[in-house]
Amino acid sequence: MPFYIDVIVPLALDQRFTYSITDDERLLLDLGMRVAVPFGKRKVYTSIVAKIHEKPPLRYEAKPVEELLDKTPTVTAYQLKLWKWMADYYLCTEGEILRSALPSALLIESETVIEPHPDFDLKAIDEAEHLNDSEYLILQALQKQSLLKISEIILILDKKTIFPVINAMAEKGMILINQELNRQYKPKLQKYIKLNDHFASETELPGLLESLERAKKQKQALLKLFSLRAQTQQPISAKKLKEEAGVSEAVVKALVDKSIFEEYYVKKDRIEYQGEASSPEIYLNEYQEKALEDIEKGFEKLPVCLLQGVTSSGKTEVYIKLIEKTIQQGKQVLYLLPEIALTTQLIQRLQDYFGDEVLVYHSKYSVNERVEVYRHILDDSKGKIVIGARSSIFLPFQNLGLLVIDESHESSFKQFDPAPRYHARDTAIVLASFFQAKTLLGTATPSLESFYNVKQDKYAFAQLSRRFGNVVPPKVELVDLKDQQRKQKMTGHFSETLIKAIEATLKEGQQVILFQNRRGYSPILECNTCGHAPQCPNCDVSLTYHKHNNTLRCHYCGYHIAMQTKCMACGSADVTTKGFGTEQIETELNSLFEDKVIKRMDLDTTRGKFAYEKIISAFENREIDILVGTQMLTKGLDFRHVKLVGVMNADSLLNFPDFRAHERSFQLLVQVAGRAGRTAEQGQVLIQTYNPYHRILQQVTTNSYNEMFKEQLDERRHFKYPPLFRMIKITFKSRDLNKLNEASDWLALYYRQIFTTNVLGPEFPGISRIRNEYHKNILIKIPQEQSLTKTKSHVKKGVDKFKSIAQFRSIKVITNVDPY
DNA sequence: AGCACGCCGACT
DNA sequence: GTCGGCGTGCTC
Repeated sequence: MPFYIDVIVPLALDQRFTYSITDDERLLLDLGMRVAVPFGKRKVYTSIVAKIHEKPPLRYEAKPVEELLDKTPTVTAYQLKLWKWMADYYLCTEGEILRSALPSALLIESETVIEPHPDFDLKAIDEAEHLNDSEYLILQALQKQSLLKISEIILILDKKTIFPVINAMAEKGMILINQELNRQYKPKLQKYIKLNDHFASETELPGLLESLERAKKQKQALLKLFSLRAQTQQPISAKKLKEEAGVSEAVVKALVDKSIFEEYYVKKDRIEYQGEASSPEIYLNEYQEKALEDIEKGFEKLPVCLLQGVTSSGKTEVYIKLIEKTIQQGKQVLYLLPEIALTTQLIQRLQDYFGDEVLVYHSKYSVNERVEVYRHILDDSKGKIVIGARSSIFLPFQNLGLLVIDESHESSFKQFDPAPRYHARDTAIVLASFFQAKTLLGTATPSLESFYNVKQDKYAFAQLSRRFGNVVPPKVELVDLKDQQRKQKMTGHFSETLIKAIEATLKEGQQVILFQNRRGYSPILECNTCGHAPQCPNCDVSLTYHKHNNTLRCHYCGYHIAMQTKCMACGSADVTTKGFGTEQIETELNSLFEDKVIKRMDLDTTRGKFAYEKIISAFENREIDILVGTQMLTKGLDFRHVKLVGVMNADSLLNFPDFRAHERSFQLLVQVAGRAGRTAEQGQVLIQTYNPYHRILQQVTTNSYNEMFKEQLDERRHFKYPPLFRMIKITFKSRDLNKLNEASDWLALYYRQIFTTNVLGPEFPGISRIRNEYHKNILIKIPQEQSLTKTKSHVKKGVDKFKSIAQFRSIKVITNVDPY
């Protein structure tokens, strides 16, 4: 009886594929293992065994599997179950999930390459006659470079369809077309030396030294290790030890063989844990104790608990206590954070307490480091605690006990592009349910949907309303820009009030943070004569002025041109920049406070791997007086000496065209405000605005979360938005505007016939064209009493029907469930 | 997604 | 005529 396997291939294909396996392979294979399978004419993909059976496919002959890649499963049954759930819930394919779930080093795939045919004489191409231009160019390139990728050939020939050319060349015996497997990443390891654990206590040292009396060099090496350890407190690399002790590899090797030394390997660029866990005792204050108690009581009844804790109220200590209890039970813990809040500070803190129980998983880590963490979790071999960003929900947990989702209101937990468009918080809660694990959502400013769940008794609730050490909350004040303008008290974008406050703070030797939300409010160039502003030729946006390299740039497609001194439309030299971003604030500050150190923190200044850390530590060390920045400033940083926080313009936040703009503004402003005054002195927050009577701003100054929640919820109810209605967004993209309109109208009509109501659009989004593609959206709102499953199957059916219509085939359709 | 196949317009 | 672009269909 032959055997078959159904596999998940890492592509956006909404089905599994069946391959045949031999009897021998049947014995070796198990669910969740990786196999290399041939797919299509020549490609080979890594795929995951999702089913093993004996039912031969009816309509086709199954291809045999090419190679087994695992001895034990790489993907657990829990993961397969989660993937299935995600594919159904987020209307995407299992293949798309596979692609983002496994570290790429575990997903080798083939790439088509060409190389010269061994029997073909490359040197003779200049004499060879019947060569056409394309052939000549390719062979010429092959003289220099023995392998060419498809993408390289496209560049060389400067055309899109190259397969006819290379296929013909292969037939003529000039080249070979091969599949190159992207080789598995080889980790770059550094060898470290430490004393074997047997000799941890100092009492055994004299004996140890004596035993080496006859091995002078070895004794020398041992003594050096001690002195280095005493000096640096840091791990000692084998290289360093050899150099400093003046001994050879053989000496170190001998000591390792005698089990006196122990070698261990560490990846070079890992943010590495240094030294032993110092396990400083953590004592909770009475409020933290109370919160911990409430959380645990909550967990008795419900699997999810929301912890609302104001900035610097000591949430982390509470997490640590819970984590500790969980790992004592031998269970695994996932500590989820937005990428931006995953700082060295926080990692350090957890590592100080838990030592090497802590593993870190996020995108800044190299491919092989991620594989390593993945394997550790899979084998439950090292490290019970994972601290990671969004994608760490995909790790192969064996026995998860607790999930902590910090900054759980952050919208970056939702992945927007590419598919799977999942929300890590919501998916994490589902994942937890597989293990009967508990989920703790922590935040200072809960998202409306989470708080709504509390109100509906779906989540338990706990609170920390006191700042640690009873630090008084900062004084938040609004500065009326209209008023200041009328009284001519503005200097650039600074009100007199703000300037005075900055001066006073600096005089006291304290630091200042200025917040400028650059999004949608960047400087653009505008002609004072005709009003023309240079537009991106590919996107429906104005170009943004970047001072540091004197260019005009598009934030959507990367298009850029040199800064123009004359208007491109009318030629007038009278052009000015409108709007302002962090850069302009920095410039203004430099002239306002000439003798102060002013630094900027945004996407541009934190590009490099450690650039971010550098700015942070410089600021901590008080080498910077004023720090200007974007959102980035609001997350997980604990600055001691910041007394004043200024928000340059709150209106750009409030006016953002999104139904959550108000909620987000509240969250952001409260978070920014929390940066001020973390020590005994009361901090000050100044928010500049043209609308000082705006409800949200009023609620920020009084820190009235509950009031904000109530009002916003009423609005959501009124306008049919989450959390009272669910949403599914369908986006159409095409270069052809007419086709796009026609296509989106068709599907909208289809949905209107089914749902009768709550189908919005199709509408152009705020930016209707990106990279020369027009966009249009349909929004489907789902009332609570309407079945989610049924709705989704209708939505899916609609998209499938749509795709089967020939004339719409060129239009890209994207479904986004919970698009917020 | 990646690749082949087939149709059709625009060049030598 | 043929080259190359583009739409269409299929992948076990």
